[in-house]
Amino acid sequence: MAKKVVPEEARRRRRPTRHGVVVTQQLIVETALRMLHEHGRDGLTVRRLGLALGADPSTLYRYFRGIDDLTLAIADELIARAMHGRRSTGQWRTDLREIGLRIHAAYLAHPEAAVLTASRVSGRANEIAGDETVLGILRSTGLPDADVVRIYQAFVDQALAFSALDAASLALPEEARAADERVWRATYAELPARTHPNIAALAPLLVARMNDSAYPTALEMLLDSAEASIGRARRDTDPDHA
Amino acid sequence: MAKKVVPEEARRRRRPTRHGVVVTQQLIVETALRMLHEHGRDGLTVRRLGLALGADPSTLYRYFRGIDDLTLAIADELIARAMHGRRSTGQWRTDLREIGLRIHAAYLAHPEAAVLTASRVSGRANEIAGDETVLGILRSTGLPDADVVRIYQAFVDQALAFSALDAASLALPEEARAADERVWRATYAELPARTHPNIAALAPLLVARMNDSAYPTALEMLLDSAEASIGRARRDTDPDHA
DNA sequence: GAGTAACGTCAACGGCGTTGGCGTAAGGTG
DNA sequence: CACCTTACGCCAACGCCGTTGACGTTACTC
Repeated sequence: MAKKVVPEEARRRRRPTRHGVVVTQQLIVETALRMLHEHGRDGLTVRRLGLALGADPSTLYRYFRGIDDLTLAIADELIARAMHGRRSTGQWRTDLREIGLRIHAAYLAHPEAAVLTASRVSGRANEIAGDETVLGILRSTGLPDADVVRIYQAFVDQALAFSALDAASLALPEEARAADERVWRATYAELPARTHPNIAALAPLLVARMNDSAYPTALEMLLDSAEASIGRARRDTDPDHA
Repeated sequence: MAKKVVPEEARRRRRPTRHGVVVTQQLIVETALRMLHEHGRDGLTVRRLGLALGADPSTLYRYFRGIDDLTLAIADELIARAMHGRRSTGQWRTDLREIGLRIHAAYLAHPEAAVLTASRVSGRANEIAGDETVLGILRSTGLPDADVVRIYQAFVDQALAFSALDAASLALPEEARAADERVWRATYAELPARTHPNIAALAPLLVARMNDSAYPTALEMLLDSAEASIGRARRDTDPDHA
């Protein structure tokens, strides 16, 4: 059977399935995203995908080498959605902030897919374009190359890491998520001050924040540190700047 | 069959299996960690676990309610190992740095297990103790409560987020990991300066760093920002501090 | 209109997590 | 030491899963 998948642009025939659907890679990716939403993180199976497409499960293997290949295609789609429509303001801090928050938002819009893909390297066009953009923004600040690369890596990995972590919480099965939240709330609200004085003292603040992502805070702290580095770099090369 | 699992401390009989092994929860957890190491992230299966234990696969269900219950037990074990043996120096920045790096190291020591567990909330003793410790360190700096909670959340979530992200890369099946690395190296080494000037200019630096975790950098940047906040707080309450 | 091969379908394989039933032997009790 | 209870290990089975080889139809090319 399919030793090799025919590339999308080389396809000549589009025979409809017995249910009348004309299959494409894009249709499969979109259907997979919808199934992940509807059935949870373990809800994407080849058999169910075939059912949702109105096609035999083995049809998938005419379009992707396997589940892993489909996963990478989904990752590419998420990155594309994250970067779509972005505009530059020319201010490095504003632009980096927006890119970080856009990545985070795009992944959280599809948490089950984000869990599957956040740690993968697609190496495709959208990913590379994003890296080029971030590097360009950082270079425009006048930072030395070594600092540019250091901060770039921290920025990108921080965005992906928080996206994956926050997505994982959202993607838990509802019962598990509710149980986790119950445990968390009970834990922090009821620990006695005698054994856990710090948690007890801050419990109201902790509980109030527990459903908010820490990413905006962590991102701003990273940008604080970058700004300090940029200030140092400018003083080094331009002493009049004071 | 087993509607309910007998708690470990209530067990009365310890009948050896036909291969002479006496099963315990701890033995199962340790065996599961070993299997994850040996067979990769998908290598932990009930049937293989039974084989490794010298017991029938269904024996697992005498000790755990299912695979998910075993997963939480593994999570608990990882947290215990992360915090074991830590000592305080009394210097907030040194202590927070060590805690962050310890969590990261403990998870990366068992990347396949880390992937399964990093996003779960155990609510058990070791997790709570760690939170209490971090809050105590931040409160000792004199920061206002709101800043303590804000920075605490960013610190803890960043440690877990990077641990999960870095673990996921390490835990990829060898072929996928090699493919990802090949893609990455080829991408950054061979992009023409005409279309991607920033990547082309920094390619050697990028490739040199690509196998290193960005977590130490991101952690230090977070601590930079925290230190600036602490300095501001002290100037506000103690103007002589200058 | 004939030939070719792309592609949808079918059936099957070996795995998986999980469960109900059963026998056995370990432990408490006298 | 003998009995009884029942925890616990084992077996067989169920319904899933991803993947593959063979096959026939049908959309294209010429």
